[in-house]
Amino acid sequence: MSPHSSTADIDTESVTGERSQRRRRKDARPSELTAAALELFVEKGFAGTRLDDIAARAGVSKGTLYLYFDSKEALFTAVIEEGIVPALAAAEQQFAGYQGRTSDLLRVLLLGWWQQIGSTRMGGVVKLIISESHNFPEVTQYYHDHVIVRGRSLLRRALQRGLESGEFRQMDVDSAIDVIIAPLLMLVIWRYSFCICGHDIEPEKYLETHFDLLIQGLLDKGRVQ
Amino acid sequence: MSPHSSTADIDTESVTGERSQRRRRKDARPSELTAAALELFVEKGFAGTRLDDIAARAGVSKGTLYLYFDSKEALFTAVIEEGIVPALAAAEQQFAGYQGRTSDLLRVLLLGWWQQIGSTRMGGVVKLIISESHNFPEVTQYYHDHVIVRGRSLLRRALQRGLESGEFRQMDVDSAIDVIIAPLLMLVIWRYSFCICGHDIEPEKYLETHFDLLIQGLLDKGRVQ
Amino acid sequence: MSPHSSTADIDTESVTGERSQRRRRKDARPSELTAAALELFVEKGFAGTRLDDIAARAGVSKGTLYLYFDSKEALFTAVIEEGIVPALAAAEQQFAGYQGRTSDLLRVLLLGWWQQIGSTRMGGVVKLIISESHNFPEVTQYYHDHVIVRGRSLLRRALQRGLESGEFRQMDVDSAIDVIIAPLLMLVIWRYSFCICGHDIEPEKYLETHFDLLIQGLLDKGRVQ
Amino acid sequence: MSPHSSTADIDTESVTGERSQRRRRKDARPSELTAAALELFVEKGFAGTRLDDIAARAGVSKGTLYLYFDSKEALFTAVIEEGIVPALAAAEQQFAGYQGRTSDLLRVLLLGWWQQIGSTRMGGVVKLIISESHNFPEVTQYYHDHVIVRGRSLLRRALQRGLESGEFRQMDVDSAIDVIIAPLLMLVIWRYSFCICGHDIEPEKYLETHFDLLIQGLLDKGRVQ
DNA sequence: CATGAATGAGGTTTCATTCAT
DNA sequence: GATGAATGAAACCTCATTCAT
Repeated sequence: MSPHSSTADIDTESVTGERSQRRRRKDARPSELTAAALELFVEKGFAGTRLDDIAARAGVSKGTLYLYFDSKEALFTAVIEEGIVPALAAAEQQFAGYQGRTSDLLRVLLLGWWQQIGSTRMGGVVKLIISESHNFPEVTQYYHDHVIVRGRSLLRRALQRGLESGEFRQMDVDSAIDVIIAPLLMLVIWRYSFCICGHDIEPEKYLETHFDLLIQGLLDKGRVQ
Repeated sequence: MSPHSSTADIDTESVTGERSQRRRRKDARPSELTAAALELFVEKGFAGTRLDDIAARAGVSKGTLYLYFDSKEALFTAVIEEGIVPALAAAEQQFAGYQGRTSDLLRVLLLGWWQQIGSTRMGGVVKLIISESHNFPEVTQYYHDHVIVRGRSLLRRALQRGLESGEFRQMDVDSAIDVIIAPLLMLVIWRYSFCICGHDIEPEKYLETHFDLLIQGLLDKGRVQ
Repeated sequence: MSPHSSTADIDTESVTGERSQRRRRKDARPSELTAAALELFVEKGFAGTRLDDIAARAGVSKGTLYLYFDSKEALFTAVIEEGIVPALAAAEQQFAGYQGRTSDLLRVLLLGWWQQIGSTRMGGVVKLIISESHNFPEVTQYYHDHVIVRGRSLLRRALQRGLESGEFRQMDVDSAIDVIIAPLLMLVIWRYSFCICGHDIEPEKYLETHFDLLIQGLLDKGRVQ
Repeated sequence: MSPHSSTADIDTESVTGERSQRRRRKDARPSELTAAALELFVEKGFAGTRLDDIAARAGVSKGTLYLYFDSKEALFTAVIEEGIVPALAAAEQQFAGYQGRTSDLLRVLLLGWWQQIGSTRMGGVVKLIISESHNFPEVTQYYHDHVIVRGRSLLRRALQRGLESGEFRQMDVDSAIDVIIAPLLMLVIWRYSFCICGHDIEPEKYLETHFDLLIQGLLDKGRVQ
């Protein structure tokens, strides 16, 4: 049995910690495999990626993949899970115990998301989920429940903080959340899809404009700032 | 030509309406096939879609596909092109000769895009291009040059109109364009990808919020409105 | 590199003889496959031969063919090339350093061709080339340039040797070459095509008659033998 | 039922003669079809030839072929039969009632074969039979029995005529027949197979050399000519 | 642990054959 | 008679999966 044979058993290995010598190598190897797999899945899609290519990019033989993953699907699942776990932790910690104006918090959240998620390997997971949602409904559901819901919940708390403090004017919070997130997700999609057309976006300037427009749109102009 | 050959020509071709039934079918076939193909490509991706399924959904046999398209790839290309041509026309005509405030124009453009493109079959093309960009670089380039560039150009003219009239405050126009477009594209992606999670978006409310935030963010507050 | 990684390298690669069984199989496979393919191509023609049949005759699965040959066409090419290379060597060596009467040399060449080429697996290549010449013009050209031209050149030297020594009477050498070769090629064709009709030829008697008629036809009767 | 649905019913239509008006067109058409089919079968082989191509070359639609032939195989059979019938008649009549030296008769037969069979459309049939013999054993058998056997019988009578008159020396008649025929058959094969290599043969010179060598080889030198 | 040769189910593609017009 | 759109069986080819080494 490979360590990634099931979708459910996340967070289990991080606790074990012992069985160092023998186990370390076995644990270390899969991340090289999932890393190679992620790149290719993002590039060519799940069905369009051959295990030969993944093995080649990871520098192992095709058979080796089956030492760690029961099937191509299990590898896909592992790729997503590996990209989700740190994303969860990273996103949550930025909000906790923030002091200062909500507009600044929003800025921290947006820019932080880019630096810690969007621009990293995990950005590819976003595109992957979008592309393969219908082929892997459980995985999509999992991603939705554990990443999207929690991310939206985080943003909702931020917006409500601004509303309660009187910084922000009234709005439809649920819609606003999606509208605020959209440019973030599109940024990674943009970079993974249209990069080949020569039309590339400068993330910092793009995010700054997004933030600027957003804050001006959210602020309650009737108040004295 | 034999002078007696006339008998052969009488009742075979002259009655033009005769083969109309068949003809109508043959003319309609390609778009029936691309329609079925688009749905499945969007749902399962290019590599994940079987020609059997496309044929079955279109109600024809597998071999019939090859009467109209040389290969699966040619079918893909046709699907995209068929979705692009009307998109081009639709996008351009909304801007021409608009009178009134630029903020209203912007609203017309955003909502109009949804009604005429995003919510229609062509919305699927957006997701398809995003998913398959690396597998079909030429198609992606084509889409970029003919749809994205022209759509951005349209939006640029709108923003500059607002800047010149003094309605809008200063901004980085290029970034703003992408930021404005992002929620539109994400709306279709959202509907094609996460609809299966029970989390669906109400397009009108979403777009209204987008527009509202955007206008507040763009307006020059220093001016008397 | 970890200083403890040495254990991993001990008993995996160093014992060179270990994978000999497998290796021997892999090395032998291509010629096993081409041998099976040749038989069937000769029998049924290129288009009429199914890869399943070739695989079955070679005792492997269909997929295995593609481990060694990129396509059916590549397999065909390999079949021909494999039959040509030894033919080249065999043909050339029969002439080199022959002492004695030219008529005897001619006899050696004709009978030798049959024993070393015509009656062997390479005889099938002749029929194959003839049948598929228009479908594989490059292969045909290759065969022409490397086998036919050299074979004719060999025969030309033999005839000229006879002319110079005064053994043979005057003739149109170029035509004579083709006339001499024809019964050889027809012999293999005969055996591959009309063997099924019950009408089979005895090669030795046939060749002896060919040689006999030929020598009598070539000799200069005016001379004292 | 098409007139060519069975292999056995040859020579039946030539006797009918009536039913002129209606029937004439129906009878005339197939020869255009078989002519087109012969060319392509010779060029690409039976399995390698598509009915579309035959129809296109004959200038009719694909469905029309099925008005005259039950299947692709029936068309193949008809092609051969059409090429055989006149070949039989032509070959036989050259021998009947010939006066003069047997060597001259032989020359007439060889050159006549080329002019009336080898160089005509029927030459292609030879190559076709050779290529497809295993795929169509009955057709091959038919060709063997009706053409080869009769042709060999003709040649046998010629050789025996020469032996009885004392013109020719002793030989193994059966082998000689095949050796004499071989250059003829190879001539057509040569022209159908290696014509694409730029190496073409001049039939007249080739046949002249064949005849010359042959006669010298056959003649009884001990006799006074 | 790791390999990579071998497999065979399943995909794309072709094409002989049919049949409504 | 003639057509050519439609079919589906069967071909070529791919690739996830297995297993002897």
